[in-house]
Amino acid sequence: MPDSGPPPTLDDVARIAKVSTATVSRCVNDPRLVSRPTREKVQAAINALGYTPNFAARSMAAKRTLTIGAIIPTMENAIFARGVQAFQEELHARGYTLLISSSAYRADVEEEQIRTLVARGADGLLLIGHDRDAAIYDYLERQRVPVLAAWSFDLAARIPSIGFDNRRAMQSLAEQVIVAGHRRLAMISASSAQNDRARMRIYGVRDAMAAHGLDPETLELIEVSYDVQEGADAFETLMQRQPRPTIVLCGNDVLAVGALRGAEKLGLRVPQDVSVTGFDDIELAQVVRPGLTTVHVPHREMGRLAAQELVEMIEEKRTGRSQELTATIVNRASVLDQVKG
Amino acid sequence: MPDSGPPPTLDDVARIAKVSTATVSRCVNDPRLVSRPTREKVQAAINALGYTPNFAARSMAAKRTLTIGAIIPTMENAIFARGVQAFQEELHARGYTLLISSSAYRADVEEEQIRTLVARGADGLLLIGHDRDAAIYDYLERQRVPVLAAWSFDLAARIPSIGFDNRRAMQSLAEQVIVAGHRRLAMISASSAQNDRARMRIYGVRDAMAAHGLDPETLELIEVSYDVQEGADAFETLMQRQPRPTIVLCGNDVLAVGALRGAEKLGLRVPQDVSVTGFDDIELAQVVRPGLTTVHVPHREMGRLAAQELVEMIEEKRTGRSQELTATIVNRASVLDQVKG
DNA sequence: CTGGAAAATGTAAGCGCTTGCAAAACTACT
DNA sequence: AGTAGTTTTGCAAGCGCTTACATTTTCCAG
Repeated sequence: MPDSGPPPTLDDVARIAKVSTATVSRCVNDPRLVSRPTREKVQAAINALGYTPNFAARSMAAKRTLTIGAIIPTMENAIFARGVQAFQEELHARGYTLLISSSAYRADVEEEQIRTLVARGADGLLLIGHDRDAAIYDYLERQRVPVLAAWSFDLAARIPSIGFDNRRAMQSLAEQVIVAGHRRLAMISASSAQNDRARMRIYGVRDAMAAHGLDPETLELIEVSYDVQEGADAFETLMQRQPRPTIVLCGNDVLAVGALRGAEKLGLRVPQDVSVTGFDDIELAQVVRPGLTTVHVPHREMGRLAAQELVEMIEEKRTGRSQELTATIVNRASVLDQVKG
Repeated sequence: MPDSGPPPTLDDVARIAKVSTATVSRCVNDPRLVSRPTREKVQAAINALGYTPNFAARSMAAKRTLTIGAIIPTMENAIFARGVQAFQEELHARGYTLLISSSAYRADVEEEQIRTLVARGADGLLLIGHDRDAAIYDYLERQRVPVLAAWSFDLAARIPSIGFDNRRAMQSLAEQVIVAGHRRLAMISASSAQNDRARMRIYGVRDAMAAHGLDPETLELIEVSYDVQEGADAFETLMQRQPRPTIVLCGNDVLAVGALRGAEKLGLRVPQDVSVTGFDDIELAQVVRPGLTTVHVPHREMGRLAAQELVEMIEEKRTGRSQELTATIVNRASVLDQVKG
């Protein structure tokens, strides 16, 4: 393997192919602008040299990076993985690269990462949900970076979103369990500060209660961070309450699995002694026993649509169009119908 | 919000602060080189303008990007998530940004992504396992990009690795179940082509069989792709075999959960009727019932060490040092001890 | 004071690419 | 052959930053 020294540049290719750098550049970026014979000469030189365009130089000259940034709260569980994967696939198909970072659900970390991604010249950004400082939106506007939110849908927000109505989805689920005869509801939610998804899901439960003549104030609510064990602990606490809730609605599937483990530890049978629901319908929900009744979120579709929309915002330089997806209830075995028995 | 036009540049800052661009640059990159009063003047200008360095320009001039690329087979399940998260955290602490892409377990996709990351000027690369074309290693060598492998440990490989001995770990587990009285072993593995981790785990089982007087050829093996459902289907197939295996060793936890589901479908109790083991010890393994006996992989430590090593390789310009971590067996409820009963 | 070393700052040459503009080379008609 | 497009190619000016080297300022011992 001879030492080829520094990697070949556009100039090298131009020299070998005996054309100008401009021609080589066109050849690489838009071959239609170059005549057939020239194109072949250039291709040959490129292959001979093993030339790959230098990304930094390119984005500096072209003022775009073909890079899109996404900041997700966490990579450690499957909640965002599937959607992000689909997002990535679609971006890749359109020639963009995805830069992912995770904020560990912390607003300050998220802000820092937004700035980093912008400094790196991300052509666009995908954010999760809408809850963040106005200052960040100001910054983004000033920098003119197209931004899209996912996992939430809110026409009133400052940025367009591709997502679903967390509040309404949770309301439907809660109404279903109320109709099934449950009256003493409890809820385990992820921390709702700085998290509109979590907050809306709580509101959804209260909406359902109010709509069915239950006092929303009687909802036994515990907020915890995002973790199976936390879910289990919260569940045990809830089971102390008098009168004991007949159902525990969880803000997501991970907490719900925690609840299942909590029940197991207390020797309570699900759903005979107490019912449990989740949210998201990650793989875990159908793998666990009893299978979780939960809200199915169209993760892959959301990711794909978000990629399409964001790329269009960038390439057509237009403001984004929000799109609402529907989340549907999936009934498995973790809820007891007290009416039918 | 006044339109601030294009983002401020180093020149703008220099002009406002009434110093040269060189001074501003030093101020940003190594403030010790600048006198206190000047530094403060420059800082003030930076703040006033809201200046952020342009990444492309910087990496072009400095010939480094402070970016590290990682290509993982999949983001969709937790196998790599935890390790990568730790990797990212450690990199972040050292001032590097992580670029992640996933190859969907496809060698051609991986190769393309390696080239993309190199073209983007990644200062270093993290790859999973060692199985890939020699041509890729040649390319990487020629480009002089530091590369490190994780999730495997192999001193004979062309690149250094931070990982564990998949073969030996699986062998230990297999020996344990043989000692527990199992004689008819079956295995569900991820596809072993282009995947040294999967292949070594198979070898490990055969090693154990040979070491205990069992004919390695009698191992009932099915290779499937990586998915709960595939695991379930494979399990059902294996249960047709005569004589029926008493234990199904799975190449990873996801397949093992599939096996659990398969058993459920067939009305077989685990572990009374058939035992099941996993590999990786992802969260799923302890959440599922029965809890999976599996091999615990120190994901977070692996990610952290890999980040440290890779950064050192880059910054000290030295070749990497491999490090072997130990994977340990975690006994849960999915294996029946036929000897003790 | 002064000379000389050390510290601080400035000058300017790139880094590798894209792209507006201009020139050259074709084409298809009179 | 001449003309007016149309297509293809080349020229060269940046893009925003770092850094080797040169210059100026500061500091201190003599």
